[in-house]
Amino acid sequence: MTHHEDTRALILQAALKSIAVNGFHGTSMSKVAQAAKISAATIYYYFEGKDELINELYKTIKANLLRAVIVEQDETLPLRAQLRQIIKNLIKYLILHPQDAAFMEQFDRSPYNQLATQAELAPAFKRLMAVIDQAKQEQIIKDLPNELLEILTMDLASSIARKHAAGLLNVTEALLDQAVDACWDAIRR
Amino acid sequence: MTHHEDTRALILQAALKSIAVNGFHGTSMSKVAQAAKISAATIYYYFEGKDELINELYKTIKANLLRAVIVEQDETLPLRAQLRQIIKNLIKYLILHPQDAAFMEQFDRSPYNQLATQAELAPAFKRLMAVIDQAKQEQIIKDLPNELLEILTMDLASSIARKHAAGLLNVTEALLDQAVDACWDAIRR
Amino acid sequence: MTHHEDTRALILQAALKSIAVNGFHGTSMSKVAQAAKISAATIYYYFEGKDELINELYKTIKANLLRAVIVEQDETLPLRAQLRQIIKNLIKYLILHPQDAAFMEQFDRSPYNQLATQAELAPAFKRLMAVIDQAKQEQIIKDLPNELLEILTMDLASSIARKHAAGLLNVTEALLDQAVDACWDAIRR
Amino acid sequence: MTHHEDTRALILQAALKSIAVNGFHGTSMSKVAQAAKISAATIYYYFEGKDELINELYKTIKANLLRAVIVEQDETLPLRAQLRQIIKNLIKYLILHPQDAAFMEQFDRSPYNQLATQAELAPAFKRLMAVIDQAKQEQIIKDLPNELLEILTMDLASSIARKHAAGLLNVTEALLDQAVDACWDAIRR
DNA sequence: TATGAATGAGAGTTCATTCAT
DNA sequence: CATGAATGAACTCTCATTCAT
Repeated sequence: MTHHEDTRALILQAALKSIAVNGFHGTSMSKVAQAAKISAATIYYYFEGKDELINELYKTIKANLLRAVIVEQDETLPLRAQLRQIIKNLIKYLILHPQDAAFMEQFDRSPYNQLATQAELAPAFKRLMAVIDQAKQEQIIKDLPNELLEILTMDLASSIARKHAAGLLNVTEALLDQAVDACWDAIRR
Repeated sequence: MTHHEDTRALILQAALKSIAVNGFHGTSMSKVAQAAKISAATIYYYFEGKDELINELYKTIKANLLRAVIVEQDETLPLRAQLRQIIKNLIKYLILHPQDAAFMEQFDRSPYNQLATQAELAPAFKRLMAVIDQAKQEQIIKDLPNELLEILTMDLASSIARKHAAGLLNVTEALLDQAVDACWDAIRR
Repeated sequence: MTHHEDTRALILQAALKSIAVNGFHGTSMSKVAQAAKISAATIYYYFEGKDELINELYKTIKANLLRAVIVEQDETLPLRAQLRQIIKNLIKYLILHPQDAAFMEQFDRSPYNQLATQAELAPAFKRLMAVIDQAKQEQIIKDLPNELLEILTMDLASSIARKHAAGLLNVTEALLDQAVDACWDAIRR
Repeated sequence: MTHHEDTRALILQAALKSIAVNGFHGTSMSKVAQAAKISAATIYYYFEGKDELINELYKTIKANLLRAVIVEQDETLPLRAQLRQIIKNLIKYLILHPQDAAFMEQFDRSPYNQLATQAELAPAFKRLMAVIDQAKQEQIIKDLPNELLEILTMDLASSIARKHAAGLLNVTEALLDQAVDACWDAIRR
């Protein structure tokens, strides 16, 4: 059982690493297998196929991200501070996990995205949404559609992490603050 | 000669259409050929291979975008108005050309991106940069690295267009203004 | 395991047969696969590609040849008799294995040859060279560069086998002796 | 007309050069055209197709060779001297024209060879054969089938030229004499 | 005489997937 | 649980050849 989980995690890890660098296209099942030091056939014991593997990977990564963003949150702080903290966590997490960022960006822009995966992320996601909805109600942030708010936070953070990983943008502590400011200015009332 | 250019354009068009929907992976040379109603071998008369085809496509699309964004600009307006106009143009163009938006987003996040394509876009790009640099000097916008400013404008616009095309965000005239406001708030002093 | 070796040998056999008749050019991987009654993809499980397949084939064939030429040799005979025996074995082997002969001739004259394959044939090759070197020292044969001696024996034998296979030269027992005589006269002191 | 002949010769020359280096397989019509600085389509004005081109090339090269071998011959010399001269000319010519040598060797061992080309070389060939037949009658050389004699002269010379061109055998003036001796010993009574 | 443009056929190769062991 | 062996389908790309101009 532990062994079982280990192997499964190993596969996901190897797939993530390869996809982040080589893309979906450049990541074959046999290369994933090689990287995980198992046989390609073994992957099919753990996953139905490449599509399922990638979708599982997405769910895992997204869940990790959401958890990390919310987990260190101080609920006693004023909403404004909480929201800035969330944005900051988001950027920091993606910079610390560039493979996750690269994977998610590719996934969101690929045909894989069209498969209905999103729903299953509910638990952690709801927590985040609650904060946002409350902030809207309290007129702390603009009354924009959630999808647009997501762009102004999540997508922005992703792009920052991508440029940082590519060496095009050096995200120092100072720049991180500037970036959070910019994000915040975009959504605040 | 005209004939020659026609075929080339036909191929680029067919490739764009397919890539926007099916991604790089799902777009084979033979499918492009079929869509363009030519033989697959013909593509190789116009392009060295898939990589060159995709890079040429990128250059074409990016050049079109930059031209469109700048072309309708009124240089007599105050910088602030000019910048807002540019951001609005950007979003509008990408919404009107969702295939271009989808292609560019994929390209930027794929290994293709690592080939040194960027340099050749200079002409139109410089015009845009001049406006931005001046705005920074006049302290109209924040003194942020250009790469971050690009994220806060170009990447944002891309994401908006993507969500709109996916039916997740309905960009009405009113929402367009809200989005421009948000962008502008993010970068303005 | 046995199964494994069988398939590999089957592929080599099919490739040899086709190359001998149709040349490298006329021998496609799919034709080899058809002849071996396997899928073309299977070849790639055993060989990296066409080049490796051909090089492996060369090594196998050359090793077989060298072994056959030396194996039946009576080391108690005088050197002169041993050498004549070797030459005779050479011609006989190539006439009995016309596909091997055809393959080797093509290989030696093709660009494949330039890849560094030769070194690996050492073991059997050294035995042969020892005999030749000794014969040179004992002044039984001319003091010519080994490469020239190879031409006067190996290449000659190849050509004889080729013409025989093509029906241009009928190598009877009598002619075989004449050919050995001619070879021997060419190299003897 | 002159122009016509020039272009034709240019094509043959380009084809020879490429085939000698890259083999039949590695020599495409378009590469030949490029090397000749003409359009690929133009080749088809001068030759029916690749096969005819290669066969014409063979005829041209073989005719040149035969002419060169015989042309400088002193018919007043004794037969023995004439024959040695012919062998020497053969080797020298092939060493001076390594592309011709490489081409002929490949041709003779390829499926192209099976097309009935040989007959057309008659004129120069007959002269050579006359000398050989007379030498056989006068019991100066062994009474071997002409095909075997060809091996012992032409094929040998080819192999020497090939190894020389490959840098495996350095044919100095001295070695040339040794090679002629060996050849001669092989065929003389 | 020469060629730009086009193509059907087929090359080598990779892939996701299967299944007996 | 794990895998060696196998494969059909599809991929990128090249080739010899054609033909209107």
